[in-house]
Amino acid sequence: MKPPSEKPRGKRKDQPAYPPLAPHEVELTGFFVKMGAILGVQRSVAEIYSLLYASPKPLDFDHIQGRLDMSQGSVSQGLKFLRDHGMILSIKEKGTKRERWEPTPSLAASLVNILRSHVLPTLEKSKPSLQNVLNSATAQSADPEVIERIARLQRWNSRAVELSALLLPPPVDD
Amino acid sequence: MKPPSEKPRGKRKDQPAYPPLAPHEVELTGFFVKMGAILGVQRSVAEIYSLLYASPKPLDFDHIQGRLDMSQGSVSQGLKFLRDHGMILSIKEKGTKRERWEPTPSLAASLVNILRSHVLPTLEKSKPSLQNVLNSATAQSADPEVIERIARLQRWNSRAVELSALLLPPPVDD
DNA sequence: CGCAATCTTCATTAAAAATTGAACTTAGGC
DNA sequence: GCCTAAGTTCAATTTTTAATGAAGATTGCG
Repeated sequence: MKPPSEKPRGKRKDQPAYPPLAPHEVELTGFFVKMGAILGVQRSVAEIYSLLYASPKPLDFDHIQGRLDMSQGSVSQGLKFLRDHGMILSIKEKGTKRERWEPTPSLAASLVNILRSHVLPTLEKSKPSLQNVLNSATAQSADPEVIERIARLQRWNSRAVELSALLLPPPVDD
Repeated sequence: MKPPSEKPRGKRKDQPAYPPLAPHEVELTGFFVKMGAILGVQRSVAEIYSLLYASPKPLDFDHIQGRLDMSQGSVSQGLKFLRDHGMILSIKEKGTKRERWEPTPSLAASLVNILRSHVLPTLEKSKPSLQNVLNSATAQSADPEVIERIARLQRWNSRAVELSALLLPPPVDD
């Protein structure tokens, strides 16, 4: 008669039992999840980041999966997102196969990276679209007030693009 | 043998047939929908705003519903959101029952309103949470580096709250 | 090389969020 | 004060988004 215990996610063979999050880790995760939500970052990503953030040592794949009781797929995708946005660093000691991860020193820089990748492309891709709208409106001599509104929108968009591009540091290419 | 035409949303009785959006209106809507997505605003709300934005005259409830082929519920909720965030104004002529809506002059102010209502509360509510986490970590003498990280997070959070509260104008109470 | 261990991909499933519409409330004209 | 047009609410449904996990790719050690 097995106890109806929580089933752990599919693990690799012979994995140690990772302890569940301590209360203060749960609370910190709540913080990162909410912040992530504002930026459009998914829960699982925020959870991984939080775990690494509260960890004195870099953690490896299995450790993350174990402690968060999360699927391999989510861990893999989550680490990819965090890597791609320069939010975590790989610490690979020589002679070991497996990578271990820690948060990048500057959280601020990380946030900026996320913002850039979310906002800038949208702003940029909107430019031609707004131009089209303005052209159409002008061509069919729409109401002057409406035309002026759209023109304002366009000017505002252009300035936003320039400003963000200037303000936000360029992506690190490696 | 009725043609299998697009069924319009449930309307009130005797409603005029509202024309579908013109191509340039569709494109503008795309813009507002994408921008809205960044700010966590739902599609239907962005659609309504876009329609009003491109309209030379204020529009009433049924007109909005008709042109967007949207349910009454969505129109009502959408207008409520836009009202609550100071993004639209009611133009009610005397002797008429029905309200008509137009966008507020300053889109910038509207955006700031949305940002405040999304971001500030989250930042503020996080304060005690972060304090708890810091206390726990200190109490159980966690790794000094981790403690320092959390402290940094807390300081950063505090500054963010102050800054946004200062920068973003207070809500208009009426 | 070969072969595990490690990680990634992506079709499927599950969870979350937005939309609908019908019942209900409110407001104003008569 | 009633009656109807106007608008709101919210449980049910649809749509969208995220998480899962099994099959496939990669890596590096022996």
